[in-house]
Amino acid sequence: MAYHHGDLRRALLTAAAEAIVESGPAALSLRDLARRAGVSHAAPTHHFGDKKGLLTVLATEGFEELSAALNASWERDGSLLELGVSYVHFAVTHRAHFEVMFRPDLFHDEDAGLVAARGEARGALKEGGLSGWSIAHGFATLWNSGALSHLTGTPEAAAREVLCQLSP
Amino acid sequence: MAYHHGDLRRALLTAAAEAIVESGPAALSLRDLARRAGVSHAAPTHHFGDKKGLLTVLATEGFEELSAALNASWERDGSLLELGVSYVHFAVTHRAHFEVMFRPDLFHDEDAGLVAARGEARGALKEGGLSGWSIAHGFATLWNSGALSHLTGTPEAAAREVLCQLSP
DNA sequence: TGTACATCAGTGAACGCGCGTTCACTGATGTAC
DNA sequence: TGTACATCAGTGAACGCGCGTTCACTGATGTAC
Repeated sequence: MAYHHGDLRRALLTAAAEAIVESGPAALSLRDLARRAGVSHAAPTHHFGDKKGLLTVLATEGFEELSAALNASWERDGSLLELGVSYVHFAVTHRAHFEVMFRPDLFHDEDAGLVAARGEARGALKEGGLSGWSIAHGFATLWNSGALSHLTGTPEAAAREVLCQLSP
Repeated sequence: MAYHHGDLRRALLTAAAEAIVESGPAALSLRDLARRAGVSHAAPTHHFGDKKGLLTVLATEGFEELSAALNASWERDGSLLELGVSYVHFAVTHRAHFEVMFRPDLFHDEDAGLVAARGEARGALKEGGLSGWSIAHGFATLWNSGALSHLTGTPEAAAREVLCQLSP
């Protein structure tokens, strides 16, 4: 590997997502990410300043991807049910992002980019109303925490059965 | 203060709940709890073995109290709507317990007392079905994370409006 | 084409910190007689 | 009522560890001429 990594910033974000899925955001350390990226332990500071800086970027990218997924779903199907399924799909396929996004104590809450991305995601969510958000968010959270491990089948299919209980 | 604390075990659990509300379970340390209880830093080990041991007790007590609250609600009102409101009420008044209960990586997942208490809570929840659990859990989680800080009024009142959107 | 130089990315040693855990100890409490 | 003793709860010093952060540095890259 060359002296210059090439895309260390991206590599650190990927490593962070992996580490969070493995052991949760609590156990995350910059030194561990540096190890995973095969780089000296002082390198991450160069790109993110500190741990909260890194998690701010992770959360921001999460909100951006969520917005994109929800908007695409809405334009494709125009269905509140499918909007909820898309929300759950995002949550289970982006566990690390999803977990960090709703723990504002973990990142720089006032960061301009983050605030903008979060605002846009809220906009994309608005169609579903607070009830729709709650039921999709609750199902996704329960699924990710392992509380629904007795269910068989895909989370999306299970979510569809749950979400359709909401009054139209 | 005497050499013997009197009820250090209880005091440590209370301190843990406070510390978690302040800074989340990630930042929790046994040394900090000892400080809060006014006791030497080696004392907590005596009662809980390690950090996971303490959080196991916290989660177990959480499940027990949740069961009691849900059963009482169900017997009192026999209403699924009020069952959900009781769930939300528990979550917002026991933030630390609620947060730990759904993060099995934080405690001894196989502990017999915990497994029993969790099983009983599941039983008390069964009336509401997975949809009811999801919507109440989602609302409570969003509220506790600060995502709904724009709402006015009590969480219970807001929850009631959200929960009643579920088909009966 | 080649050389000089500025800029940037990553290094590695050093530091101080709070943590969990261990261990021999000591003070308090309760019980037997 | 008093004494002896076992048990239990908490102490405080010590240890090793991984962490974040700092800092002078060096290797790589790109640009000007």
